[in-house]
Amino acid sequence: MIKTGKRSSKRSSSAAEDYLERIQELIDSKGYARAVDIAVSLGISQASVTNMVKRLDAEGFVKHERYRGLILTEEGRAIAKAVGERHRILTEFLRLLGIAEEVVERDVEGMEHHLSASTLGAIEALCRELPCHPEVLARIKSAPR
Amino acid sequence: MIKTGKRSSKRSSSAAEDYLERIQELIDSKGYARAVDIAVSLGISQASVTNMVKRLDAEGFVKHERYRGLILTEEGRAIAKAVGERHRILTEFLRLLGIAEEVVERDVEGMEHHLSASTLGAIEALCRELPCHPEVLARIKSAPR
DNA sequence: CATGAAAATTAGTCTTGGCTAATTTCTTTA
DNA sequence: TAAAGAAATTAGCCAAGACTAATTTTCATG
Repeated sequence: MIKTGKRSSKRSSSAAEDYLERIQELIDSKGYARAVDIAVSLGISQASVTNMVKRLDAEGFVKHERYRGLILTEEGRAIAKAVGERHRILTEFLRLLGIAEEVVERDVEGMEHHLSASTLGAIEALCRELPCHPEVLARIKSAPR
Repeated sequence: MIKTGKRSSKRSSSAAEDYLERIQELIDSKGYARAVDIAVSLGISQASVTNMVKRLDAEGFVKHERYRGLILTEEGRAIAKAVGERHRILTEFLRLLGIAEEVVERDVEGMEHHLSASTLGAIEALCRELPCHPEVLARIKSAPR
């Protein structure tokens, strides 16, 4: 089950969520998140990163010092966590359905910002239940594409 | 199963796809699609519709005569059909999972432009298979949200 | 510790797809 | 058939998010 955290959250756009998720991933894996890393990781320009980081700071999702570094605020971390969790659930779901790995990535990235907690919860449940019924999974995987 | 029609299709944006789908729906239900109808149906202004229709015409998805009317081209109809089919499949899927009707609408509209044919096909298969296993559906519907 | 390369930032532009206000065209009806 | 009202269009605006080019800051290293 996934909690969406209705605490005091402001609005964050899809793009902002992508940034926050990626920043958290970078921090987890390398200990820091530089603009250049974020840019490479998201496949966009450094300049675009700088712009967005400025906005994320203004909106209270990160703390940023010019030419220095970047950390997530409490709020930013909460969003990154929720987004990461959604990502994980959807990825698991599509893999379970036998979707090719590159396609899984594309589809998850496309839809992850648009699903309600209800739908996510149901899909999560599906991920728990389906493996208990391999014959169902087999029929799905052999369905025409 | 759903065919994605790899014929000669140009690129159509999510917004363009929404317009085409809605235009086709209006034509099916009322026999014509006026700017004012499209605007109301999509919840946007008439002026925005005029702009987009101009683009859809320039890109060959509709034929439009100023102050006159609107019809879909072959190409436009193909897209509208595919989009409508995706919409139908996803709606069926979320309903099957017991998602509340208003939420179904929101979620489907959010994700429908971002799914590959593979994923759609698998979900379609799921829609066929799940009803044969009511106990699975029951467990999913009673999962925490 | 000076310097060149790497990283970050700024300035300015573009595209998408919305909006409102003003104007034009069409249609209906008195 | 002349208006009035409905529908459509134009003009001009805005915000999000991307881009490139130019500039500034930091940092590693000889």
